[in-house]
Amino acid sequence: MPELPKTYDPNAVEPKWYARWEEAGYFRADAHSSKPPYSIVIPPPNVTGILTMGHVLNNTIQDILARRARMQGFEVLWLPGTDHAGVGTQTAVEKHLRKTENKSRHDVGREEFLRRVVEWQDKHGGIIIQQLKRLGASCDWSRQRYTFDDDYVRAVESVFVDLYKKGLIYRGRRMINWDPAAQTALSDEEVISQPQKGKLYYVRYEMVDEPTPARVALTRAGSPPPRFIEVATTRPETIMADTAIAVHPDDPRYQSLIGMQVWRPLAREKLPVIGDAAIDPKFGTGILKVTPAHDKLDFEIGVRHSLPVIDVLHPDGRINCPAVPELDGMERFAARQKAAELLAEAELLAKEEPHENSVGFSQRSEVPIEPRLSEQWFLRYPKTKEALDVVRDRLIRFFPQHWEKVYAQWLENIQDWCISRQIWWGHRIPAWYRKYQIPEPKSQADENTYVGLEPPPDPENWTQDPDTLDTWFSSWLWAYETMDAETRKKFYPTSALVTGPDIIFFWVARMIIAGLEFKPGKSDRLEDNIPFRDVFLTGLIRDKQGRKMSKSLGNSPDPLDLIAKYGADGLRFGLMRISPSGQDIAFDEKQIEEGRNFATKLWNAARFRQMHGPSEAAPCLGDHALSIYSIEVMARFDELLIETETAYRGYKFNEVAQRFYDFFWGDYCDWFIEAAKTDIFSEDEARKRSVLAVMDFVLAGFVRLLHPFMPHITEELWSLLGFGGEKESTIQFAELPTPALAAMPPQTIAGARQKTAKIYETIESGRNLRAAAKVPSNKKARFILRSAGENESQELPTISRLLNAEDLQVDAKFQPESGVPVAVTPLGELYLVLATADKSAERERLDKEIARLEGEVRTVEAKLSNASFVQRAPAAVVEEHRTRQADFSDQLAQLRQARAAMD
RNA sequence: GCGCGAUUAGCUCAGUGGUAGAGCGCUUGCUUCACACGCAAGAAGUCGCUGGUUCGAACCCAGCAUCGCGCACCA
Repeated sequence: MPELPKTYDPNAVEPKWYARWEEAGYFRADAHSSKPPYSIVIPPPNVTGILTMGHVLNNTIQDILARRARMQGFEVLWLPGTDHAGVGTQTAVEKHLRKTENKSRHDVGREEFLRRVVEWQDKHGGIIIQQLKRLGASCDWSRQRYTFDDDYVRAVESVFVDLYKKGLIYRGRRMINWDPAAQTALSDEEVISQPQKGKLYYVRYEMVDEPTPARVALTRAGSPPPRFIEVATTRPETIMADTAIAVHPDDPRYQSLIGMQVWRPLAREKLPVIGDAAIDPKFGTGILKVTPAHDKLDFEIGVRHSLPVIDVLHPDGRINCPAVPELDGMERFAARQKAAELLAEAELLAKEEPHENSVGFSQRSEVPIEPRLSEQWFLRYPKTKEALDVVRDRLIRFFPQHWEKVYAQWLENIQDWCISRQIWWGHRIPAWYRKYQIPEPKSQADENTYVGLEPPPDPENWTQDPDTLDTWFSSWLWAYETMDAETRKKFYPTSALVTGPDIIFFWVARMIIAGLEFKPGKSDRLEDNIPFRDVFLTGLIRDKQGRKMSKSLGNSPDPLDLIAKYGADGLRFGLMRISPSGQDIAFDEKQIEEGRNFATKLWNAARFRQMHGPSEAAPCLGDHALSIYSIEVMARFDELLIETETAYRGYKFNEVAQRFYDFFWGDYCDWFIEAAKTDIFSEDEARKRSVLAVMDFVLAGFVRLLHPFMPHITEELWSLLGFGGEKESTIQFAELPTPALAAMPPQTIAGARQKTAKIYETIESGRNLRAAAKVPSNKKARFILRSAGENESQELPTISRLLNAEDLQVDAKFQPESGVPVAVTPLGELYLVLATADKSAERERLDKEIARLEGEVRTVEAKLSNASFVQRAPAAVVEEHRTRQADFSDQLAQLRQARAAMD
């Protein structure tokens, strides 16, 4: 057996194992396997993206699920792939083009531009795949997919055609969110509202001096119509697009104005004053300028009152209004300032007030969006009711469950989805328009539109829609379109989806809808067509200050740097240990360091084991020969199995990791190995063999348990220690451990554990005495145990070793000199024999200890003297208190005695 | 305005009715034959506030406060 190197070097070991796993094809999923299926599809990262901490979190969790399922005997498919990321990728290439050649995409033309994007994609694509491999992700790379694979593109197009034929996809002129930077329409989900500090401008609109006689009669007697009315607006630069002024029809202040006319102060025109119930009389002056082209509400009012629509903005956000040359061509925010100045000069600006409101920003470009009237493609969502039902009925379960409410809220208020994008990098919309449109006599608009998978038969008469589809319109098919028929038969619906809560709407909900609508499952039943059964929503990783990690803040560490420093296993474990389910994660590199430290601890424990001879693949555990420490560690191991199993079921990975950490570091290393050293170093071969077998048994079990979290180091140890047996088989498919003490009589276990607990407690007390008496750690000390019991006599060497005692005597009749430090332990009074005892220090220590115990006793006695408690609390609880009372009183009595002896 | 989450040791967080926990940091002692990426010991908390339920509340209920997130509104 090769010797374990002194230090563990993850950067050498990890890539070595990954290459072997891949070569051996361990991650390949077999659609014909007789094993039960377990499947996950990866949330596809951007093809040109690089690994972020979010990816690490996400994919480590998926890897844990996949690896664990393999060990549990499932046929596992973890299906990887990448996303073409329309806007993101296009923007990156445009930026590059601008920088290197000072050209826009229009300068090079569509065809050439797309060639450049593919070039970009080939150059930067796949980096993230390599990074995922470095992390240890056990994806089936032979099935790697891309949203631009030929057949995937085909599938996206047929879905479009299908929904068009069903009447669910339609084209229409509607208010949409326009991103002036990317110059494309966006869906509602891509707009995030942010509070903005702006101004409210009070603009004076002059009444047209020609009230009709009828209207004059309507005005209250003696009050002539005002010469000006004031309108509060945040957007004076759009005044030229006003086509009406509106007031609430029941507003007594302004009722009489309805039907009259005012002068538009910029691009002077007459505007009607209308009444509409959508106006809030309490806002501003209660009078609204109606600008149907540039506001959603105004547009609706415009429709109700058949107002004309005047668009005064270019697609890039500059003002388009030759009638006002001072503003024409200006950028929209500069124009706002300028418009205010123009109004002020004309004495039409009554006042400006600071005003805070929310403004919709483009998620991608981070510029304010413009509500804009535009011809776009929309999807009327199908199956929304069913989508609600499958979650409500727990066919699909969200973890943590509270996200189900967020999901439901979105579905209940769902709006049609604007799916067309004015960008070039994406799935081209399979629609063609007749070049010379047939005039529309009736409602036969379709005569001029052709939608199909193939171009129209007479292509010379048609032009294809230049637009592409929202990236998410391809992503929503990801759960099944990535699989061929056989794969789908075996692995769809998938078992779990792991993703961030920020894309519940973008992706999770839409995949559910797609599954229900297109029914890719093996039958028509709902449960065969949902895309996944469990959805685990991870937290978002934030920095120590609680800020979201972002490129611009520069607060996002590069995971590859962390891997280089701490190893992939260290990064994985450290991150898992601090990622509470449903909570955001405050990232601190210290925590990754702890992950690395844990790997080192594991390595050193294994090294220690190996120093005492070769391990056994199938350690022989003769029950009768087991030491009480062995039984104790195995019992704790069994508890670990049960507790981590429960935590896994709730997707509480932090809990699993924490339990692994506590068990191995505390139970296995600090207590078991230290206690086992007595036997390991003893001449008694039988005892030595037994304890080494237990070490192997628990270590081999633990390494398997830990493998999903730390795949590389566990495989390395599995191999070096030979736990795989003669065949030197991989840990990849090793069965997870089962309870170690299943066959042992419960009384035997309980007896051993009680004994161990007493011994460990005694050791802690003794160490405490040492420290209190300032005996240096490296100095051996003399202890005397005053005890009548003979039971623990054979454990004295171990107790002595753990106390670092020079000598430990049992003396039932020991009479200490005054001032000898003493602790009351479950095994008796433990004395620390010193050359010169510090009486006053010991007095002080005892007084403190007595005071503490008196407090405890008081608390317990108060409880027990409460009749209600004794009567109504469960018997077990009362009994526990009684035991505690007895123990405390006992200890107290002994301590008092010792204290009294000192006076 | 509606909804969700959080509030526990200096920091990051566990803890779903019965003796307040971990890691880091801090203090003390240690290069003791796996490990200083370590070992041992220790100090440190009116569990956000106010009520209620209960024999008993960090935990359940109500209200409040503060912070964060989402949705709606925003002339």
